[in-house]
Amino acid sequence: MLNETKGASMSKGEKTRERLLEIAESSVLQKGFSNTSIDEIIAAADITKSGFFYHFRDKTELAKALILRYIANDDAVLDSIFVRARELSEDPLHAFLIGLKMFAEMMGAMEEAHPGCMVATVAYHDKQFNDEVRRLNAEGVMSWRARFHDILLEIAEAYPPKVDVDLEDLADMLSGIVEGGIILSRVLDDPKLLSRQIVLFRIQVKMMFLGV
Amino acid sequence: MLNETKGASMSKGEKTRERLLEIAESSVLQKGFSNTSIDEIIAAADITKSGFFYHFRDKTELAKALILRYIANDDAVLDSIFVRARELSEDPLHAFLIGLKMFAEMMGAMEEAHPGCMVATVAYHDKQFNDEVRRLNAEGVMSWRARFHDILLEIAEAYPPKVDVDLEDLADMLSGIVEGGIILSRVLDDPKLLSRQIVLFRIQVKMMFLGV
DNA sequence: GCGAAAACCAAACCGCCGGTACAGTTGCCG
DNA sequence: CGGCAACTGTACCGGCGGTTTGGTTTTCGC
Repeated sequence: MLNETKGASMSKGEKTRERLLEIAESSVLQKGFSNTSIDEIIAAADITKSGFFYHFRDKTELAKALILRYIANDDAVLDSIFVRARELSEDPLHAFLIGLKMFAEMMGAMEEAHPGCMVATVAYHDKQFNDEVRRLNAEGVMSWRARFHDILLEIAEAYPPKVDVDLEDLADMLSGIVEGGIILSRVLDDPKLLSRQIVLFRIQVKMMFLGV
Repeated sequence: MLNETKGASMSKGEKTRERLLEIAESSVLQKGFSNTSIDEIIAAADITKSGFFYHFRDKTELAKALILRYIANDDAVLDSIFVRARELSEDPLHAFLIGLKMFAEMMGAMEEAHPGCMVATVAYHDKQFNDEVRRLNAEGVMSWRARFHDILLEIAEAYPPKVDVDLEDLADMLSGIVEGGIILSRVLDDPKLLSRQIVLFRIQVKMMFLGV
């Protein structure tokens, strides 16, 4: 549905560009950036090389666009979960627990293992990207931290934590568990693993703020 | 010290091979496998291309050797921590908590961000490796799971968990937190982040088996 | 100190890949 | 109908990266 509204508002060029990014993303997440050739992308998109370079000055610009797109999408997904969850309950803790459950369910609903996270891909290709790409990537992680930290701060006001814990670290823990869960999920080819890890984090949050 | 004993027992060829692997590993962890060229490796090792191919039939064999080496090293490190910790206390839970603290300290002692995990690298290059490499990678993760699961089973006998939790998932959680922590640590260029995440896991274990 | 095996060198090959140049074509939109 | 966005077609290039072949040195057990 989001695509339809987008599709309606997008010019032809924008649609093509979007298609290129879509194809590139899935390939990059599977094989890495340097192992995804332009030839391969244009073949899948049924476009010529000239067409590709009409949209992107060079491959670096493609990388930049991929990250920006990924982070924006990711943000929209997290909003749809946690902002929505916040509306479902007056209580910040219960809202977060609802959000985590929804999150876990969404991750568990996937048939195959999670396609991967662009942030992790960049992290493990670090040195081949320029400063700007790295900066964008860091900003993405920081926005996760900020999002979850805000939530946790609100919770902590209503529910003083039972243990001494830095709420920024706890915010990072969720990001980390997702990143790590994606990796394990892929390596072991277990699509549900990520979901179960999120549930474990949920238990931890419950214990920390409510006690056992 | 380990290197010295190794150095003494290794033939010249084995030493060269080891040097190649060492150089390749650090490069692969930074830039990914496909972005690490043989040219680059042999330049750093001060050897010719032919010399390289004397040791490895092709680049795939290098990948295989890298993973085997990484997992073996990793296993040795984990042994040195958790097997040692088990010897320091009669009690399985306390031993594990000691081990986690040692683990966190070791990860926190590093000046720069963690160099990266080979398993994650392979996971994000998936499709370019053959089945054998993928299998070896999965075996590595399974061995982590088995190690921590065994520990947790022993703990659970002495300390019935306060919450309903699958101990295999909890074992995976530690692996996941480390993988995720490495990524965040790198992206944010915060060498201590991983250590703090391990401490958070330690808190969770304490809460689960001891209560708050 | 000798001979064979291990360890390594030199040079060339070739396909792919990112990127360029540029002239020409289509088709949407006002 | 004109103009601009959105491409196509073709030809080319330099370099890198993995691989091969065939020769040379070094090591080491006897």
